[in-house]
Amino acid sequence: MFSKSCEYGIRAVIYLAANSTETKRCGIKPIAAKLEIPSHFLGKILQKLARENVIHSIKGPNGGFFATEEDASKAMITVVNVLDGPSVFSSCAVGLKECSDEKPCPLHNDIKPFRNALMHSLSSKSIKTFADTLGEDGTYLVV
Amino acid sequence: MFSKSCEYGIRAVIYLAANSTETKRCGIKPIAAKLEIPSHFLGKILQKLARENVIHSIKGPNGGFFATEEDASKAMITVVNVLDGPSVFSSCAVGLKECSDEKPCPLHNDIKPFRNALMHSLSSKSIKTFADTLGEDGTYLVV
DNA sequence: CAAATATAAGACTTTTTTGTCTTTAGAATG
DNA sequence: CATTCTAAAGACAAAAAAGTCTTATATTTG
Repeated sequence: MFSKSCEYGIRAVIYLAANSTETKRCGIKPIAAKLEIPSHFLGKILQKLARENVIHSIKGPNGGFFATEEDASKAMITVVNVLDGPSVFSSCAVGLKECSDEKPCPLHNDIKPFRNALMHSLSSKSIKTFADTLGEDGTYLVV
Repeated sequence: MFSKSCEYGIRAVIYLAANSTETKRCGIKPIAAKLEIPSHFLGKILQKLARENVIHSIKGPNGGFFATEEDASKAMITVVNVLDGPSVFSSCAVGLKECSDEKPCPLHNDIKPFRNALMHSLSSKSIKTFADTLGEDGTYLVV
């Protein structure tokens, strides 16, 4: 479904929404350790999200990554779009270049509603919404 | 969603259901040319499906791959299970090892119903069903 | 300003997936 | 039985994805 980068990114962003604020930042190493993600790899993912203004970061002592209120209120699909691109939800399931309602591939009508529904769900729910479902101890995100 | 192998396999199997019989076999090269798939790569995919008895093949002159009536009546999910494995529909969307109704990842409840619906659709519809939706000229499978 | 801290960035390696090529083996036909 | 046709199989190559490592850059603090 999603690439590893995207899986990691989604989890990390939810983590940031639950555990960081503009003044309380999270370093890569603690996040990576908690979520069991290779730290340098996660670094790149968060850097990309920061460049695209989905989250924020500050260098130096007491620096780190964080999600502002505004960041956390963004739709989860934003993260997917940055990391895997919008084609996850639109490209043909069997790889045809041309596949549409007018000229559908054999699976089109079976897959389209599923993908549309998921896309809608991730478009309507914010990152914060997902963070709010986490257990007290931050379970539901790890292992 | 699916791997390239699986995409190719699905298209080829539908093609065989529409264009082959026990006595009218299709060589790899014609199939690959029609569907615009690398022929040797497609060969391996069809060989795997034949080993798993999803389709059949015969060597020698006038040989080739084909789908019997029985083959074509199999559920489309069979092809996916052979080529990508059943985990496509069950593995956690954000990569957690443990993710279930009891201990769901944050996206679990959003993704599960749609994946189940898709899985059910591919389980209940036969390869032949998909083949029957093809245009006269075999469009809807190519490019 | 100097030292320490933490992200930014890019080179590099490994693994997986995808694709190619060559050889082998089985079946039909003259 | 020899030839020819076609799948089967495995070695090999290329590309993409995933992961690692090193150096640079910005920021805070003494």
